[in-house]
Amino acid sequence: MAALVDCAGAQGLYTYRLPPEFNVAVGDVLSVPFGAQQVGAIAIQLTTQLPNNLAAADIRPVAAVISQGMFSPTYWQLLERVATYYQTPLIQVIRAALPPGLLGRSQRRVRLLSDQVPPDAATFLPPSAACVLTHLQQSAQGDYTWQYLRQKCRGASRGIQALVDRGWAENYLALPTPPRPQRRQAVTVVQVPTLEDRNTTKRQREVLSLLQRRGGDLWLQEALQYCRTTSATMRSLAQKGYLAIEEREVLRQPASPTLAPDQPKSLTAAQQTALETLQAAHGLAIALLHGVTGSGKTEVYLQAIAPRLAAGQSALVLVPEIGLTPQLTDRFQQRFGDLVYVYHSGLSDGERYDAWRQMLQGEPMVVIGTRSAVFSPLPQLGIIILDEEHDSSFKQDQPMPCYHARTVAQWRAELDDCPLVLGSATPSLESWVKQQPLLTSALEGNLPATAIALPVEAKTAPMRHYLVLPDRVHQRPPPPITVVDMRLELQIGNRSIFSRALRSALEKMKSRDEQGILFIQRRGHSSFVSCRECGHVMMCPHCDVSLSYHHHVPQAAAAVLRCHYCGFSQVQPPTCPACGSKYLKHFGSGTQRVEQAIAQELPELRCLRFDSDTTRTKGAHRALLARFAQGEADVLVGTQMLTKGIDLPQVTVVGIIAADGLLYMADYRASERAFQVLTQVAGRAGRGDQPGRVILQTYNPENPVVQAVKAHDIQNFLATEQQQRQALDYPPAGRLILLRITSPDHHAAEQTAQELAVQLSSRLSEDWSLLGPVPAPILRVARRYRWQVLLKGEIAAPLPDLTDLPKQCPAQVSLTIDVDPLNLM
DNA sequence: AGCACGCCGACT
DNA sequence: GTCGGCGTGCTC
Repeated sequence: MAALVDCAGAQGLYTYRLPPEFNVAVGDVLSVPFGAQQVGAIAIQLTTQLPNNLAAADIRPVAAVISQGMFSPTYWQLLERVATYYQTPLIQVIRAALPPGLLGRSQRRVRLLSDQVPPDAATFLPPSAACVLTHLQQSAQGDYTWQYLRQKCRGASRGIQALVDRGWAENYLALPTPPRPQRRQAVTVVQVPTLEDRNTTKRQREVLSLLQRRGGDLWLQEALQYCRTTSATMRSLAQKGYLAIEEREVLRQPASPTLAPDQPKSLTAAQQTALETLQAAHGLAIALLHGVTGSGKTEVYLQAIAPRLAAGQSALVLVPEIGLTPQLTDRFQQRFGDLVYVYHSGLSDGERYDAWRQMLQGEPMVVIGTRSAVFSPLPQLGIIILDEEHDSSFKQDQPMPCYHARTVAQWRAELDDCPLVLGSATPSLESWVKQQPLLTSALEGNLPATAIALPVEAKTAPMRHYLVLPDRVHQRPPPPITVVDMRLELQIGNRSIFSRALRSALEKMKSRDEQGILFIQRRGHSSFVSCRECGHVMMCPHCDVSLSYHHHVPQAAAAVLRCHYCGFSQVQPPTCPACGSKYLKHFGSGTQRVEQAIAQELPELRCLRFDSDTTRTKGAHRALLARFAQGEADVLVGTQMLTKGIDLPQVTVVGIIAADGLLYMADYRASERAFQVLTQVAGRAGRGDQPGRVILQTYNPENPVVQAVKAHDIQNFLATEQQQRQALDYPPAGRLILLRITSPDHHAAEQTAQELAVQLSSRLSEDWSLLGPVPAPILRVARRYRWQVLLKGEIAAPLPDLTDLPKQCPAQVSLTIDVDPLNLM
C-alpha cells in the first residue's frame, strides 16, 4: 500500500504493509510509523509491488486507520487540481483542506517522576538539568514536549539526559491524538415506581419524577443539576433498573443565539429575475450577481438555496470573514435554523472535526465559511455561493497552496456539476471581464435600467449569467456623493481634518438624531512616533516598517507601539532613544486621531471606534455593532472593516476622511481596490427610511477613481481599467506568478533570487517573461529578508512547471510560489 | 518533526 | 585526545 506521509520534507509516496484486519480504501486517513515517530498519512494506492531497491523486511505496517470515506472521487480531483495549478505537493494541499489535527504526529515528551526527586534536587544539579527540572516542576502535569524544553533551556538535551540518568525523569513518545467525537452520558427513564414501591427511597422517586417531567431523556450533567443530586443516586437508580445511563456521541456545535425564524420576503422584479435564472440552472453554471449595496442579494441567496435543500442537496456559502458578517449568518440561521453550520478558523479542532463528520453524513445542510471552507466535504453539493467575490481575503498568500477560493469554487462547481453564484456590489475586474460577451448586448455605460439575465453558451466554457440588481430595495436612490477638495479647505485656513461640508453634515445629522460613519484608510497607517528634536522614528526591530501608535491599551500605563506586520509591540519610551529628548510624539491620522478630533471639535458627538484594536476579541464586532445600532453613539469611526456587509439602517451620513491613501499605492490593482472600498463605504449611507449622503474628502478631486465613485459609474470604470490592464498585459489580460524568496540572511535571499531568475530565464517558454529579482517593497518582515521574482505570461499560455524550485533553495531560504498573486508586496 | 551521522571548537 | 555544538539528510 502506498501512502502520502504528512511530515515536513517528506513529499513522495511511501509503501506500507497492510495488516489483513484493516479494510483500507484509497483516501483513508492512516497512522503510520515514520522514522522514530507516528505520523498521519493518506492512502493513495493499493499495490502488491515492492518499490525499487527496497527489501520486504524494510516495509513497516500501517499502525491504525484514523478515518475513512472522507474523499469522494470528485473531491480527490479537486485536491489534485489545486495541487497542480498552485504548484504545491499534494500532501500540503490535503493538509490545508483537512481539519487541523486530523493528521496527527507523535511527539517526543519528557515526564518528571516526581516521587523520585529529592526536595533539594535543584541545588546540586548542573545548570542545564536544574533549568529543565524547574520547568517541569512548574507545569501542572510535570510533562513537556522535548521541543518546548529545548526552546526554554540552554543545553536542554544534556539536562534531560542527566535527569533521566538519575531516574528522575523519563522520555516517552506521545502518540498522535486525532480529534475524537465527544461522548457524553445520557440518562433515560425506563420505568417509574409507584408511590408504595419499597425498593426506592422517597428522594429517588422524587428524582425520577423530576426527570420524567423534563421528558425522561437528558444529559447526565443536566439531570444532576436539575435534580440537585449526585451521580451516586443516578447510578443506584440505574442499577435498580429505573434508569438507563449510556454514552452518546455529541457533535459539538458552538452555541449560537436563538433567533426568531423569518419567512421568505417578497422580491423586487430584478430579484425575481435573478432568482428564476438561478433556480432554472441545472448542473454547472456561473452567475455574477451584481447588486448594489442594499439591493437584497442575501434574499436571493436564501431563496436560491431553499429548493436545493428541499431536494436533499447542500449549499456552500463562502464569505470573506465570518466575524465581520454576523448579520449574514444571522439571516441564514433565521431562515434555515439548525441546518446552518458555520465553519471558520475560530472553531476549536474538535468543533471543526465534528463539523466535518456532520458534512460527510450527506444530510442537506448549509455551510457558511471562510476561504478554507471551499474544501468542505459536502457529498451532495447543490449550489455554491461566494459573497463579496471581489474581496481579497479569498486569496491565500502565506503558506502554499496560495489558492483563490473563487478559482477553487469554480472547479468544485464543475466537478460537482452545480451552479456557482458570485455576488458583489463591486465585482472584481476578473469576474466582470468574463461577462463581456453578455455586456456587449446590454446597454453601454451605466447599469441597465432593468435586470438582465443573458445566458451565453460557449463551446467549452460553462453557462454564464450576468444578473444585475440595479435598485435598492424600497426604491431608495443611491446616496449623493459630494467630493470635497481639501486643498481649498486649507487655502481658506481650515486646518481641521473635517471639511466645512462634513462638519455641517455631522451637525445636521446630530440634530436630527441620525447616525454617521467616518471612514479612514487603514488603521494606524501613518500614525508613527518620531522625535521632534532629532527626527528619529520608532521602527520595528524585526521589520523595515515604523511602529504604529496605540493610545488606550488596557493594562498598559503608557501608550503602546505595535508593528502591524509581525505583531511586535513595546511600551512607548518616555524619551527619544536616539537623543534623549522628551519630545517623542506621534503623528498621523489613525482612527484614534479622528476620535480625538471629534472630541475636540465636535464634542457633542459621541463616537465608537471600529478597528482591529477594539474588535480583537471573539464576538467583539457583533457587540460593537449592536451598541452602535442601539444608539449608544452618534458616529462610528473605522477602517476597511466598515466596508464588509454591515447593515446599519440609521446611518445617513458617511464621511471619507481622506481617500488619497488608497489612490496612490504602488500596485497595478490600486485603482480597482480604491474604487471597491470607496463604493462599499459610500453604500453604507441611507439604507433605512432616511435618505443618506456621502462626503468624500480628497486632495485629488479630479482623480478618475474619485470621479467614477462620485458618478456611481462602475461599468465605465471597469471598462477603462480593463483597457489599461490590457495595454500592460496585467491580469485579467495576462497572468502572473510571483516567487517570494525569504531568508534570515539578506545575502542568501538575494543570491537565491538571482540564481532562480537566471535558471528560469533559460527555461521559460516564449509566452513568459521574467521581472526581477527585486527586493520586496518592505524588505524585512519578522527578521526575514524578502526578495521576489515575478513571472508574467500570456493569458492562454500553459503554466510552467516550477515544482522543482523549492528543492533547489538552500536550507534557510524558503520559496513560496504564488500563482495569480493579488498581493505583490 | 525527530533522529543519525558527520565535521569543527572548548574542556578533562 | 574527547565531548558536544548543530548542519545535512533520511524516514517506506
